[in-house]
Amino acid sequence: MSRPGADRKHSKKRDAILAVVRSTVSHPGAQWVYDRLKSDIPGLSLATVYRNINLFRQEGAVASVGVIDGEERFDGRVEPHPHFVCGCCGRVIDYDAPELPPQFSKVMEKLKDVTDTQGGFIIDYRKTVFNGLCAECVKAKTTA
Amino acid sequence: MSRPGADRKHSKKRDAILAVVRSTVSHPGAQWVYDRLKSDIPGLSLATVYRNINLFRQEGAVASVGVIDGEERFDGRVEPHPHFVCGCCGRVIDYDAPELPPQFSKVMEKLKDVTDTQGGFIIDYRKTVFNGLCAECVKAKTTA
DNA sequence: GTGCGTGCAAAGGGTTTGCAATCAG
DNA sequence: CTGATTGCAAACCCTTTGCACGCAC
Repeated sequence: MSRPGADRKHSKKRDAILAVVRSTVSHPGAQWVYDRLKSDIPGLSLATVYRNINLFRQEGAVASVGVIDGEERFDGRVEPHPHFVCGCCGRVIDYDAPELPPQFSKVMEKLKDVTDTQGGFIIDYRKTVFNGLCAECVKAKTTA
Repeated sequence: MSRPGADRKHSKKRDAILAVVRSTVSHPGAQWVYDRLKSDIPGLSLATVYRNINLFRQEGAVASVGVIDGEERFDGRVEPHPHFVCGCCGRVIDYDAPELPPQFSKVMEKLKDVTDTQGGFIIDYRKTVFNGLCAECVKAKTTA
């Protein structure tokens, strides 16, 4: 079969891993997923988390948000969309998250459905990553 | 002294490493810098490249563009500015590079000097990273 | 001479993989 | 039974670090 996942058997661990990635907007890394599951699934191995997340990525069930502080971060929300990344704490926030300032969200809205094709390039504005400092880190730096 | 680099001695290797990072718009990784120098400086060690690049980053002489395909990439152009990253070949292109399509540059221009401070967040549009496919990778995929 | 700078090799941290045991169909 | 799935530990890759030597001042 050419369809991805055609010759695949069911696995409770696989289901659980996907469920955890999808259960949060925190854009977790593999270790976070593992930590969240290991109390419920005692025999779980970190390698299994990696293997399954890679499967999900290949078939498009999860997306990578990139490497932050040395760790690859994933997203269970797979339609392309912009992200904000805090350069201090590494937090990853969706473009439409309520905690982001309204002016920022407006800029994001303009980009979120645009895919540009010009001069031979394909530029997907929906995969834009903005950088800065989240409110908590700004507060922490001001207080300190 | 509190000034960075106050108690530092001169080093030809250090000078050479900084010169290489500044000599290119390719946003190189440490290995690339090392490869480019090892023929001219036979005794050079990759560790020295890493150590000095980290020094430069601390004092703001070079900037990190992030991790692409597992390798950290650096930029000798340190004023904050947007980048385009090709998701296929990992190429990193400055927002104002001539090979990028004009429409893209226009979007970039709107963002490049804006630093937003609202709702406690600090969002630096000048550090935006756009994603897509460069012209060569688009061509390669079409031909294949 | 003092102590920063460097090469080398080992150690680190995140991720992948080989292998034998296990589980789903 | 057959082959996919997994745990474990080793392997990998990029990056950092400990140590002794060498170079700048």
